[in-house]
Amino acid sequence: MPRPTKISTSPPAAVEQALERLGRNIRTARLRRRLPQAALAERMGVSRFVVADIERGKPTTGIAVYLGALWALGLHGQMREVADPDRDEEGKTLERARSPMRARGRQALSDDF
Amino acid sequence: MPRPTKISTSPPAAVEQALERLGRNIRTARLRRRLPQAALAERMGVSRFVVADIERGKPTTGIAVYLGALWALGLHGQMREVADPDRDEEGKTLERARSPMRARGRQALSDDF
DNA sequence: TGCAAATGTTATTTTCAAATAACATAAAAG
DNA sequence: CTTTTATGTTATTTGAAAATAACATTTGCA
Repeated sequence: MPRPTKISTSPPAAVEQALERLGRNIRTARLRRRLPQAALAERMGVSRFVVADIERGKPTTGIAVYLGALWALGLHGQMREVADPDRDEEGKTLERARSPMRARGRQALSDDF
Repeated sequence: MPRPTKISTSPPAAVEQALERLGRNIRTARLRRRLPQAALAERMGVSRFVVADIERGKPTTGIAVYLGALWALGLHGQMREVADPDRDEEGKTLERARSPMRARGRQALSDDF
């Protein structure tokens, strides 16, 4: 299999929805700030087409481009909380006593995700 | 200018740091769940090298791959809050009265970001 | 309403993201 | 310590991400 991985060409519904919402949110933030796509793109150092892609939630676009848009809008601080270990209650429970540097042993604690 | 845009090859420090933190967080969550990189990769439908890239915070990797990792770890719900219009106080202030469907007029409300 | 600007669309080209493979290193468990 | 498994590293291949350009369409504002 070459390049565009399955998760990018046909992502799970939850991922697709998350992407579309993120794109809509970025567009809303841009419009509120009265910035044309081209102006935001210039701040980011990309072409306006990339901004259009972001706002549609294009899955294969690089994460730095998305984060760059958030940064250019002053909204990147909200990424700090994502996957924060302190907030990962599920993970804290699973990590009963010790946490090795490498994973080992039975994988598959639950397949129902 | 061809493909790997400036924001991906040399992102702003804030973006680079956000990416590295996200990668570390994903690794922590994976280890807590006792999942080898290859097992997480299989859930996502990618090779193990992509998981390794994610955990290093590689900027050019597609956003769907990152979101797929969060999804496979049960952590994608935290993306809902990112750039949420309800939380964008700056944006709500700027959107004084009306919000057009397209941006127009003076761009540059502040260049100091 | 009419004009100017913003956004959408399509086609083409270039460069690299990701797969594959093979081997090296490191760490966990018995 | 030994064995097994996880992870790192390098090289090669290939398909698509993003730039560019040219034109169509739509929307905001005077």
